Amino acid sequence: MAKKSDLLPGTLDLLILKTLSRGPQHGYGIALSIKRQSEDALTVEEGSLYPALQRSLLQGWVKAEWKMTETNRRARFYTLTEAGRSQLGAEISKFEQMIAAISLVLSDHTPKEAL
Amino acid sequence: MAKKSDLLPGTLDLLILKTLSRGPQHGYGIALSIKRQSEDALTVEEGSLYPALQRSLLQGWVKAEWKMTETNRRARFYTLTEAGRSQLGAEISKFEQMIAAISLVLSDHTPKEAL
DNA sequence: CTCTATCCATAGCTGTTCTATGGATAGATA
DNA sequence: TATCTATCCATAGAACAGCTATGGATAGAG
Repeated sequence: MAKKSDLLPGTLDLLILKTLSRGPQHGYGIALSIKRQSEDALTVEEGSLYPALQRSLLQGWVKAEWKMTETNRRARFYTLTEAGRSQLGAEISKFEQMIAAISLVLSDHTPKEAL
Repeated sequence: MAKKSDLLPGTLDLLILKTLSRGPQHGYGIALSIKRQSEDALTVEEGSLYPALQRSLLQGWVKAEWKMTETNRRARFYTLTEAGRSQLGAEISKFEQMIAAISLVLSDHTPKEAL
């Protein structure tokens, strides 16, 4: 993992899959979408994005095809597959569980077992 | 990073520092505390914990001293330093910002710039 | 006396993300 | 025309976190 990541490590796939769930996108567009949706809080570097897309291709979570952009440029469009959609669901629920668990630790409650 | 981590990567130091903010603890106790506080959702492996503690020592976030446990065993007690306390604050706020940003992406809102 | 829980710690691996590059083209501007 | 900027692709190499696996030691229970 990187030391001072611009995002929370382990959440990149989640962000990409979620973005693609809104419709097919090319790599550059995915990066822009995440930046826009997060109101500039999250920046995905291309050096992180493309390897992640390759991994997603291998996993079968997305498929890719070359097309033309609205701006008349060749670009590789990624589309979420069914497997990708189910993976997205799994990652969302895991993420939410993690957040809930961490929040328990950060809060100052007394755990059940101590009562 | 591990593929299927038991915790969210990048949050281990946060969890350790927070635990120590409740009072000095030895390594084994820290692991138990996190498990208990998270109601068994988070398990910190010893192979993750001790290296993390070494890093924290180097960073000056914690100090360590050998003492005796209530159960009459030698144990290395870690105490949060002032630097550690301020680091904890920084990590908490960064973590909260990250969660907020990711939540924006996961939600189906329309970002400001698109309006 | 043996077993389990408590306690420490390191070595080595793997995977993720970053930085740093490298390349190419469309359209705007000078 | 020339050059610059934004758009678009992608890989190599490094750094680092966290895991598995391992090894050791002791207190107390059975």
